[in-house]
Formats: sequence, structure tokens, C-alpha cells
Amino acid sequence: MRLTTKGRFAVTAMIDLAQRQTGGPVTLAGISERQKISLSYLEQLFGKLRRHCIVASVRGPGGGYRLARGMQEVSVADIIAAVDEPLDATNCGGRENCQDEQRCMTHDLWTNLNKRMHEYLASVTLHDLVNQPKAKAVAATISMDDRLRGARRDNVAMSA
Amino acid sequence: MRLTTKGRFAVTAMIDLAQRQTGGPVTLAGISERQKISLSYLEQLFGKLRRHCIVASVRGPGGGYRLARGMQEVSVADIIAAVDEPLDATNCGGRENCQDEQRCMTHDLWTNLNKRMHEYLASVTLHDLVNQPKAKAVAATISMDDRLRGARRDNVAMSA
DNA sequence: AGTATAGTCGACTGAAATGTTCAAGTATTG
DNA sequence: CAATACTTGAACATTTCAGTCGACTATACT
Repeated sequence: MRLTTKGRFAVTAMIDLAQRQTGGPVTLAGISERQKISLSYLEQLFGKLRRHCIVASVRGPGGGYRLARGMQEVSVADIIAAVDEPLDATNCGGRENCQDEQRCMTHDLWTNLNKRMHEYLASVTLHDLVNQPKAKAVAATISMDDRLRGARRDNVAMSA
Repeated sequence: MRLTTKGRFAVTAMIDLAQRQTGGPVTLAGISERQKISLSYLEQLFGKLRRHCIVASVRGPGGGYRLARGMQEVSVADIIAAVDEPLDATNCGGRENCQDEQRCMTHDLWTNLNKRMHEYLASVTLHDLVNQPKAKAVAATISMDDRLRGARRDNVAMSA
């Protein structure tokens, strides 16, 4: 799971789309103007999102894009995976020759961290992002952080 | 907070260093061979890590690198921030002209997610990554995942 | 003192990813 | 038919990635 500006653009555009789709299909031109992302770049991103069945297109006048599923069923991880297609090489391809014992260990440690990241992003949906007034969002973040710290402490305690 | 292969290389190298530093300074040549990362690329990465006071160097024969602080005080976020230096432009620089209400809103939503990501990575230390046998690491991951799901549900419930 | 070791620095490179722009389509509405 | 809007593809400048090279400095050992 990579995390680049490309993924950010996609997530930003999807938030805009999710917020406005009640008024029918949303045009890329509109998203482009509101979010200051080049129209052609959006076309590329939404081409990928469409091929991954995250959005659906409506052609012709009055057309645009709409979500292919409910907001609860679209996670941030889905969006990023769609535009960053080649999730590929974990430097070791998964089953490649993990030569010595040591190599395998660091490899496992890394993929484990990677997995946690993915699970976290998969747990945040468009619905979560859109349906949160500012104050509440901040409060929720803090409480989640507390839980994370708690989990980490458990982790350390277990391995000590 | 970006997450690229560059950061992975740095984290992998740091894990290798953390595991071996009890035997004195660790040479980049050794890390290069064990982790299959080009020596010159490691020099660039460790130059940044040194300038951020995450590692310290020992010159001359028998020299190499060692951690500048304890493993508990080095988080994954620290490592990634050191090598990915320009954490810069959130597309909006922070205080830039968030033109209309809408623009500000999606911007807030994104930075909030970004913040959560950072807090998560900051909560995982080198110590956590190194001192965990496989089986326990997996168990810990699962239990952490449960906590995350729980936290998210609370989140949704709060905003609904 | 001299030599081997090992980090330090800077410049430079080819390949890939980013992000943008231009151009030519096709499907749909009115 | 004309306007709208998605679709596709190519070309492009810029930046980042990852590696290479060469010259240099500091230290340990003989």
C-alpha cells in the first residue's frame, strides 16, 4: 500500500463526489473547478475508479459520475488501490528467495506493518469521512488515538 | 505523510541496524548485503537519518552506524519523515486560500485522515517491530485490528 | 608515518512516476 | 443535427527513485 499525492487527489475527488451526488451525476469539470485538480488528470483517475467498479459513469448531457456502491462500502483503501494499481513488489514478491533466516525476519516485520496500515485504511469509509462535522471528527480522532496507544502498550507488554 | 518504497528501504535498514547494534557499530556494507539495498543508496538514506539525529556514525575501521536513541524512542513515522523530507504541501499549504466553504471542508476531511495515519505510524516504534516473535506479532495485529474496528464503530455511531 | 577501513559529500545518471495538455473520438439528450 | 460529457490515447515537462562514481576525511592498526 503506497500513499502518494495521487491517492490524495483521488480521495479528495471522491469526497467531493460523495457530498454532491444527491443532485444527480457529478461532472468532472465541476470537481476540477472546486478541488483545483486538472480535468485531464481527473479523467485518468476516474477511468481507473470506474474500471474498479467504485464509480459509474452517465454519458451525455446531464451526465457525469456517481458512486457505484453506497458510501459505507467504499473504503479509503479501495480508492487508493484503484488508482495506485501496481501494489506489487514487496521487494521480495512474497514467495521469492528469502535467502537467509535474517532476510525473512525483516521481511516479515515489514509486511506485518504494511498489513496493519492496509487494515486501518480499509476501516475508514467514505461515509466516515463525509458524515462528520468538524468538532466531532476531531474528538473521534483523539479517542481513536487513545485506543491505539492502549493497543500498542498491550503489544509491548506481550512481547516483553 | 507519504508512504513509498523509499520509506520501506529506510525502515527495513533500521530494523536490520536495531537487531545487530549490540555487536558494536553496524556497517552499511553489511546492511547492503543482507537487505539487498545498494550501498550508495543506503549512504543517502543514512545521511538523512543522521542529520535528523536518528542514527549516529562512527568513523574509521570497526566503525559504522548505531542508533542515536533507544529503540523505544524511534517511531516508524520518525524514520519516514527523515528520508521523505518534504512533508510539505497539503495541496493547500495549510493556511492558503481555501476559497469557498466547500474547499475548506474537503481539505479538513483529508488532513484529518492524514493526521490519523501519522499518529498511527508514530505509535509504532522500532522496539515494537524488533521484539516480536512471529506468532505474537500476528496475534497482536489481530487484536489491534479489533480495537480499530471498535473505534470506527464508535465513530460512526457518534456522527449518526 | 603509512595503510586499510569506513563514513561523508557532491554530482551525475537512466528509469519511472507525477501531473498537465492536446487531440480525436463516442454516447446521449434535446 | 448540435451540444454535452464521458472515453481514449498520445505527448510532454517535471520530479522522484535508485543507483553509480569519484574525491575526500577521520580513525585504527601496524
